[in-house]
Amino acid sequence: MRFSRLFGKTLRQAPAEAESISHQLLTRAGMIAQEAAGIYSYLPLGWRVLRKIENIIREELDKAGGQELLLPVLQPFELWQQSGRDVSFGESLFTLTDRKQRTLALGPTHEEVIADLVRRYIQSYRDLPLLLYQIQTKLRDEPRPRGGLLRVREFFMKDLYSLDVDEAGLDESYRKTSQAYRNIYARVGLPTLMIEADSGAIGGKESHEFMVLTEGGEDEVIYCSGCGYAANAEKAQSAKTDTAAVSSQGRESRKGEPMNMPCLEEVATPGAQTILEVAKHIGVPTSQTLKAVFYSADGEFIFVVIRGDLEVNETKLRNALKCSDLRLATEGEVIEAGLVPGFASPIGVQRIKVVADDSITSGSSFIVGANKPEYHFRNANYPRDFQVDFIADLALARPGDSCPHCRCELSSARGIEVGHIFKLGTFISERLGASFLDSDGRSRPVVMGSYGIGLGRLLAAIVEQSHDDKGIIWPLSVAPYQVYLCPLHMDKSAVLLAAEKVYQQLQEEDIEVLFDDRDDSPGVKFNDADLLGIPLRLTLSPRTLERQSVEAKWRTKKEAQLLPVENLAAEVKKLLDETVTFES
RNA sequence: CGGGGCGUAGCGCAGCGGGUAGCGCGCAGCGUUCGGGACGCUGAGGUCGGAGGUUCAAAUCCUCUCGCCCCGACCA
Repeated sequence: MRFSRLFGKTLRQAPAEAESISHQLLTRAGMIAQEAAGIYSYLPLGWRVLRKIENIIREELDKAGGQELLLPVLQPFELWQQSGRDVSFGESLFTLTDRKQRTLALGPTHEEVIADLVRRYIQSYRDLPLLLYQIQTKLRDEPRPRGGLLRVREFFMKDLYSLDVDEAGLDESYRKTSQAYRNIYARVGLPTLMIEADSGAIGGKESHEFMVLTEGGEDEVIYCSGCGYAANAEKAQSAKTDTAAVSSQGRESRKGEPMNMPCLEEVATPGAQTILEVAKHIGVPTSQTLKAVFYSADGEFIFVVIRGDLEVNETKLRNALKCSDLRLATEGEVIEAGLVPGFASPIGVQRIKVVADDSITSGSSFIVGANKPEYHFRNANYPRDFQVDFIADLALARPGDSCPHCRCELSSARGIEVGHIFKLGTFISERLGASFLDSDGRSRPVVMGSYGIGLGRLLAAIVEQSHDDKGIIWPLSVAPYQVYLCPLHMDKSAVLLAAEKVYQQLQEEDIEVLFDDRDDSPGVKFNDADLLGIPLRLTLSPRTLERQSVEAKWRTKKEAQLLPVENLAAEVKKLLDETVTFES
């Protein structure tokens, strides 16, 4: 490709609205152009990168036994009603009405369509297992697009669906696919971490995300450098150290052993409303108190009890309650429920759903509100003094907490989710009636798995994590072109002739080359070469030609080397081949 | 949806105690330059996001509206 003919311009300054590094660099390099919030055009250079990523994904999935197909973007709304996900996707689902007044959804994902195909084409266990995938545009009306390509409304996505006869089959598909994912990330040069993820209210048992750790990421990853435990903060667990062990009062009084347990005792705590104030006023650590937090879950008032040193993880709470709408209750709602804000207590509450974090069992003789202004109780013990509807892990794991597996200290980092896989189970297949006959002639629902990679986000993640102050640094495997051919002194005809000849030769060797045939100063050309991030730059000038050579410089390196013009293409090919081997 | 910010030339910005728009980069032409964003001369390019209002007069003041960005909510 000749630079002078290339559609798209490099910009010296990024548009003001581009905040993230990838958005800035991709825009400055003329690879993408924003059309509206969360809607982008891919210009020729960006599209080349996207297609390279696409092909790598395709190769690895095919290798894993996947079969590619293409599914409709326009989907019957009834499919979404049948699965029930018209509700769970809610406003994020784009819908439209056709001329016959039929409602259609613009596919945000394709499990329903797959299940619909399965129920029509799969009758027997002999037809399974299957790995089906598609790579195509998906649409979601995101509440807030952000970060350039990182969170958009229209996006190119690979979705793979595994179809199995049972859980064991699903496990095997899951294993195969996650291995394919590792291969994909390795080939696009992206270090990723496979972490435990929240599978949501609808998802099945197990779910993992592939994260690229980088400052600009929108997710928080909690990880343990001791044992390798890593999870999304939404899902992460931490060890809740048993405070009874360190509490002088409760040393002997473990749960379920009411003997030795001191009686409930009222204590005046004037003005002390927050946990910190209460703990300070009474002179105990915050872990010796119980905190009351109130929520409204799909309209129902919920009383959450958690140890005072911990915070509620709302994702866990939402999953535990199996609700879709969850928000903190207002002070008015708390009072209406007959509670005293700041001094609320689970002791003696009636007709209110009370749920507790399991931390209330790792400790005893807590300080807790008296549900009476300016008073708290001391020596509150579960279950002696109060009951709860259920106990679950509802606590937010925080950096500095202990790892649930090895007790080392947990750390946290920001990450970009570049892949999400999960075991769907039979949720959708049951609802849509996607079943098969097993070898005993019994009808059973197909066990599904779902595995996604957002290609645009992956592309942006590569830039986020591989760039310098000059521009993008593409790994050779996904670079829009492998070689940047950069002649200087275009007015000297010898240079021009030699450059044209090299350009021809490189193309004949099937080397992807961007030929900077513009009559610009060296500074402009070098800076554009760096901005575009083409891996290998070949510079031709009167100086190099004097020595019958061409200067070769890697984008990743500072030094350059001279290559003889004679047989240059073969030499370059050798360099590139060595690098591919090295990278993979 | 809540909070904050911003819409003036392709990009970055100034002008906003009202008087009919300017700078840098980029772009076009000519010439001189040429190993890390060269220089000179000439030139093209703007419904000042949109609508309404106030005024003799609005980019500038007021009201409404649309769009974009950031934080939060949300994101099976």
